[in-house]
Amino acid sequence: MAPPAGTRDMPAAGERRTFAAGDELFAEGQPADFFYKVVSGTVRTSKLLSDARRQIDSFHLQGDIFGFESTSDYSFTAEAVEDTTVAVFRRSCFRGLAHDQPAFADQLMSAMVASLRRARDHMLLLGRKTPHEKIAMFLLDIAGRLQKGDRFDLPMRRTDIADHLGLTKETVSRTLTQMERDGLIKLEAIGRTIFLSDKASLRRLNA
Amino acid sequence: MAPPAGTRDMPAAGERRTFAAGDELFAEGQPADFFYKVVSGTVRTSKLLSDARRQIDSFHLQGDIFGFESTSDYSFTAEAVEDTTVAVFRRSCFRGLAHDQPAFADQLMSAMVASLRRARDHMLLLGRKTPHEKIAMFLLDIAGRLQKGDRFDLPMRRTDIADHLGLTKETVSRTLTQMERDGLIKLEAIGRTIFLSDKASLRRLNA
DNA sequence: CGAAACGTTGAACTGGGTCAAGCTGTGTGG
DNA sequence: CCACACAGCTTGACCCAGTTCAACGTTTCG
Repeated sequence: MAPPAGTRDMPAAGERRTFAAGDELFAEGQPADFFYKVVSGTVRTSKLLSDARRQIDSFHLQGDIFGFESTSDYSFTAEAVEDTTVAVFRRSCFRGLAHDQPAFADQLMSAMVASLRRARDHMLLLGRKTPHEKIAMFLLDIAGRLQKGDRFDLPMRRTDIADHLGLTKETVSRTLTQMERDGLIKLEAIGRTIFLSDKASLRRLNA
Repeated sequence: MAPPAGTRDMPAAGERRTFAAGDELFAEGQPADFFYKVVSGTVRTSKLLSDARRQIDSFHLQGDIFGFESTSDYSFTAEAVEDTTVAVFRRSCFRGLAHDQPAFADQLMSAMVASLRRARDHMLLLGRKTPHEKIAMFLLDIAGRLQKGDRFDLPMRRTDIADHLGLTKETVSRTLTQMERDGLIKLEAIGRTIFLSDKASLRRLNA
């Protein structure tokens, strides 16, 4: 996913920046000058309503590219969920990129298509799934992307999970507790560490 | 949005196909050989769960491009909501497109970025908005895209609207009736024709 | 004209939200 | 080092918005 090395006209390619947990990478309405690739850590991208209701459309883990915009301003906010390092790319290479950097443009297109597929899956989840199905899908998704096997630390808090899945933090908590009672998972270390003890049953909670 | 006229290597560019209301353009799991642009009519793209719960991620109106995939198979289904004509493009021009057709690739990228932005808006709607807010946003969105002013025909049925907004058809119906009582809209011709009599109040139901 | 599909309305139920309290670990300052 | 404050998480009780189930009206089409 990195741009081809040694190519010309690739301004600021891969310059690194580090953010502490809670820091804002960019906010809705700001000029969309850059897009990003996660080097390490976790980023959440979200939108707010005027009364502070929030929807986190995606968590971006190591290797994920985000921040695509074609208009001048970001239409969403990005914040570091934990201490995070990202690679920054100037968006100026967006217009005309297909001409200047066809190989990189292809990669960007693939990343966008992948984002779109994930977005569609998430719309199905938000619109039509039960809390148990939402949590099961979320845990399996994160586990698959973290690549750490069946025991892993959730980088985000309950409120973030809730705002991602269209639930309240209370429902997230209750559902996790219920799943532990049912032997599907184990909660360790104040609920931040998760062990998937019955992946088959979790998978059965999906389509 | 049309591909540059007279360019070489643009296989099957813009070939037209017509579908009757209810017809399937393609189904989830089929080889993703084409992508599409709506010439006239309306297309819905959706995903199904095993028990027939359905999420319509988007309605595609005149001029909209849809059906982007980078993997081999479609991950969603597309059906004609009403009698519809589309322009068909071979997906083979996807890989390497950036090299062969940079201008068209740029347009495709813009279309994808726009789809992503719409998807994020819709996730906020699905995860965090009330039925009244959902319907208000939906009506304003459709009105804006149809470009027919404040009186227009909804191309889709109540069930489609419900499966798009994460509601039941009964709640859609009740909310529309309520909005008519409140003087926000008028329902004409069996509820298929809508007149937005108080756009300001409808807009107030958003962010 | 009849049947079937779509839309509306009503009544009752319930899942998940809301509100509130308690719990747990962590960090801070005396 | 301990006491305290605070933030995050869990748990409980209550309640209501929106679903479910059912009936009825309306339009369309064969």
